[in-house]
Amino acid sequence: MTTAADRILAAVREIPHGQVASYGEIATRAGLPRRARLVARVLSHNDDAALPWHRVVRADGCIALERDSAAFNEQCGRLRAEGLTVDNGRVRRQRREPDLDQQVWGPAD
DNA sequence: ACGGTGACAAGCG
DNA sequence: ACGCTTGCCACCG
Repeated sequence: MTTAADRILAAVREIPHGQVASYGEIATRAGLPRRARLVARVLSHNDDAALPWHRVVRADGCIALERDSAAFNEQCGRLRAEGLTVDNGRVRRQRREPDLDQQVWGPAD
């Protein structure tokens, strides 16, 4: 039988290299909306070394682990190794184009 | 059963 | 962008 934990782990494994997902997103993708805290719990108990747990961050981009803890540093390192920018414990979000208006509305002639 | 806790999230000032 | 508050839900003593 597939347990909730199984589906959560599967969802985590589907996060592409070089990308991150929030606990809430993973919960939803696992068919468990509003179970972000369950995702956190599952990860904290996970033993699978192959699981890309480092790609899971909080909705605001912050790393959820305690600052300067071994796990925290491990996560930072792995994310940077995948090409992401981690600044002050937070993964930089995709910066929106400053001229987004132009892209959407066309040049302001 | 009940209250505290936690690798969370969204709304509001 | 930050800090607070509230909602959330599984676990544990």
